[in-house]
Amino acid sequence: MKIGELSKTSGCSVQTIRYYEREGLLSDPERSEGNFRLYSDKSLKELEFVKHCRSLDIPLNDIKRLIELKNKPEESCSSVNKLIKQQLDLVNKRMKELKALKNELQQMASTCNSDNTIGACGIIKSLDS
Amino acid sequence: MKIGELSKTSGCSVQTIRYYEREGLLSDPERSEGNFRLYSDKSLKELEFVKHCRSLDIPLNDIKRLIELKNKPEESCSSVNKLIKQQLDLVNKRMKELKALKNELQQMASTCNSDNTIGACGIIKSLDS
DNA sequence: CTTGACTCTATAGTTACTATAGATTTTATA
DNA sequence: TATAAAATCTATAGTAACTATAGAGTCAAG
Ligand SMILES: [Zn+2]
Ligand SMILES: [Zn+2]
Ligand SMILES: [Zn+2]
Ligand SMILES: [Zn+2]
Repeated sequence: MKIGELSKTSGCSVQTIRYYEREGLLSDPERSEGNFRLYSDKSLKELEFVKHCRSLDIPLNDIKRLIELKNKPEESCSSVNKLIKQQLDLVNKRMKELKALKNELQQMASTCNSDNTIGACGIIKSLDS
Repeated sequence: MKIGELSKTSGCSVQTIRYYEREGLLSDPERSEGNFRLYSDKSLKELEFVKHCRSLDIPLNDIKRLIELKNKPEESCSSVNKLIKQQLDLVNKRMKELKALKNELQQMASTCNSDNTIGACGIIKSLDS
């Protein structure tokens, strides 16, 4: 299949597919006589692996490492474990941050009933302190 | 005070201060004879307003709008309200996403005890499906 | 044989910074 | 006072993960 079809099947934009290829996350596809990229089902699986990782917010560099590891089935998977745990730590950290943000935003929102003037707005007052 | 002192007092890096100025979030400071930026306490307050907004993850463009609004104390604050509520929605949305990520990452992590080979690693298997 | 859809590469834009390079100014030391 | 070190200046490039062009080439249908 050509890139447009892979794009539709995968739900990944054409530019993103080409971008992933440039970044070395997808193996270089065959080319047609007219230089069009030609993909197989294997290509689709590669792309879906990347998408799955991205859906977990794993950075492209780490995905690259995961792909390399995937190709060495005999090695220990401890680095895979470590990577996922780091990602989990990061997610937990960000969740904590967001909770704090949420609290402050909610409290701020509650200080204003929206029919004030800006001079009397509790939100602006909070932000100013 | 010069930019270095403002940087220390505010906890904002020198480059970031200059960047905020370029982006129109801080008013242009006075200049010394030798063209060094000279700041007042008012400048510090401006910068702290920006920092407070940034700590709530409000994008620079929205902060710019908030500053403009702040300078029109007689107008209605409904747009301020709207902006904060949008930010709150965004935070809530992101929190939901992160919860889902966390769940999947945790489940994945639980499928591997870290002393597998990659070929037998539950994490890689999950990512592959 | 031309139109339109698709694809190609290369390049620039996005966000909020951070990090240089190379020049100039100021401050501290000898 | 001479000089060295620290601070500042502008301009430019890099970061992450895309997205969006521009301009040219390819391919299928009418
Ligand atoms: Zn999944
Ligand atoms: Zn208000
Ligand atoms: Zn606050
Ligand atoms: Zn494992």
